[in-house]
Amino acid sequence: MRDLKQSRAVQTRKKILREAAQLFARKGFHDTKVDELIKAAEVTSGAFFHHFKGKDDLAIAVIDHHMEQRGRTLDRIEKGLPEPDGSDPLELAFRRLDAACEMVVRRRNRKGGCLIGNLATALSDTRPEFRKRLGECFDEMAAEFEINLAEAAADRDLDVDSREIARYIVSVIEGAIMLSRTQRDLGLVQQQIQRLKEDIRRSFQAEVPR
Amino acid sequence: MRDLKQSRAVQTRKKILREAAQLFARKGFHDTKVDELIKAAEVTSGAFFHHFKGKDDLAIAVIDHHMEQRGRTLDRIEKGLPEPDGSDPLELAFRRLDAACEMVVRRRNRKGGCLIGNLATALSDTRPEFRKRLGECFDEMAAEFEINLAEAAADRDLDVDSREIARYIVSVIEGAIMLSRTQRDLGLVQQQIQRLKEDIRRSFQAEVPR
DNA sequence: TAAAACATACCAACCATTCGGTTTTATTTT
DNA sequence: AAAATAAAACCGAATGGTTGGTATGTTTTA
Repeated sequence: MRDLKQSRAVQTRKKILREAAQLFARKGFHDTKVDELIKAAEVTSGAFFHHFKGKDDLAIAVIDHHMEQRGRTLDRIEKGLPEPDGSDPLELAFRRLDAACEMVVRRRNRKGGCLIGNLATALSDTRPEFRKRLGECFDEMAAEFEINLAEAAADRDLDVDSREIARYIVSVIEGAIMLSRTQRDLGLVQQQIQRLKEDIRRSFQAEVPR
Repeated sequence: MRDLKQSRAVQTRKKILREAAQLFARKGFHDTKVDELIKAAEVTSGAFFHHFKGKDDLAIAVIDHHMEQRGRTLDRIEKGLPEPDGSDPLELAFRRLDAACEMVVRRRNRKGGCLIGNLATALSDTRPEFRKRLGECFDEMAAEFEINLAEAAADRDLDVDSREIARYIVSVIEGAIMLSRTQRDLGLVQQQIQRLKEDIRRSFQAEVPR
C-alpha cells in the first residue's frame, strides 16, 4: 500500500510531471511553454525551478516517470484482459499488445499522441542526449514483446529475428498513433494492431524452419 | 523541359521552400525559427514576408510543394527500379514501396525525418487546419498503393480492405522512420519495409476468399 | 512607370530563467 | 513537548535574450 499522505514537495513534483506529460503528449516539447505548464499544474515558477533545473531537465524526468508509470499501467490493464487459452507464448505477446492498444486508446481520449514518440520526433536529430534516451525507451517497449516472441519461435523451431519483430511492433504502434491523430479515428489504432497480430501469426505459421 | 532560367522571385520562393522543408524535417515546426530559415535560405526577412504571410502560411506552402516534389521524385526513383517479372499488381505496389523506401533512405542521409510526419506530430492536436491537411497527405500517400492492392485482391478473389492495408503501409513507414532516427540506423527502415512486404504477400496468399 | 521584389531597421510580445525574500517542514536542543 | 534552528519548498517580480512580424524605403522587373 502506498502512503496515503505524501509530502507537499512530492505532490508538487508529481503534479508538474503529470501535467507536463499531458502537455508534451498533446503539444510536443517545443510548443509547451513553462508558463502554461506551471498554470496547468497550479504551481509557481519558483516551485518549478526549485524541482527542475530547466525545461530539458524536466523532459528527462518526465520520460523516466512516464516509463515507470507505463509499465505499471500496462501490467494492470493486462491483468484485466482474458487469459489466453493455450500456453502459446505468442498469445502472451498478443495479450501484451492488446493491453498496449487499450492504453493508447484510453490516453487518446484526452487528446495527444505518444509522449515518447512526440519527443523522439521533436528532438532526435538535434539533441543527442534525448535521442539516446528515447532510443532506450523504444528498446524497452520492444523488449516487452521480444521474450515471448523468441519463445514462440523456439517452440516452432523457427529461425526468426524476434528482436526485429519486436521493433516492428513498436513501429506499427507509433505509426498508427501518428495517423490516427490526423484522421481523428481511434479505431485506426485498434484496426492496425489487429492486422499486425494477424500478420505475425501468419509469419509464425509459415514454414521457415532452420 | 523546365525553364532554364527562372525569375528571381520564383527562385527566392523556391529556395525558402527548400530550406524550410529541410529544417522542418530535421527540427520540426516549432523549433525552426524564421530567423534561421532566412539565414539558411540566404534571403532577408523582407523577402520572406513578401512571399509568405507568416510561418503558418509558409508551412502550408511547404506541405503543398513537398507533396508535388515527392510525387515526382517517387516516379523518377521507381523508373530506375527493375521491372517486376510478372504482371501481378501486388508487385507493382511493392515496387512503389521500394521506391518510397529508397527516397526515405536518401533523405535521411541529410538527417531529419518525414516532413509530413513531423508536422503531423507537432500540430495535429492543436491546429485543426493543419491536422486536416496532413491527414489528406497521408491519404494521398496511401492512395498510391491502394489501387494496386485492390487489383491484386480482385485478381485473387480476396475480400480484403485495400484502403486499410494502404494506410497500414503508411503507418509502418512513418513508425520505422521515427524509430530509425533514435537508433541512428537506416537499415531499420529497409528491414521493416522488407518485413512489411513479406507480411502483405502472405496475407494475399492466405485463403480468405469471399 | 507601375508593380513586384527585396532590403533594413525596428518593435512588442513572449519566454525561460533568475533571484531575493517568505513560508513550510524536518531536525535538534532544551 | 515546546522552542530553536536548519533546510527544503515555495513565491512572484524582474530580466534579458529571442522571435515573429511590421513599416518604410529602395531596387528590380515587366
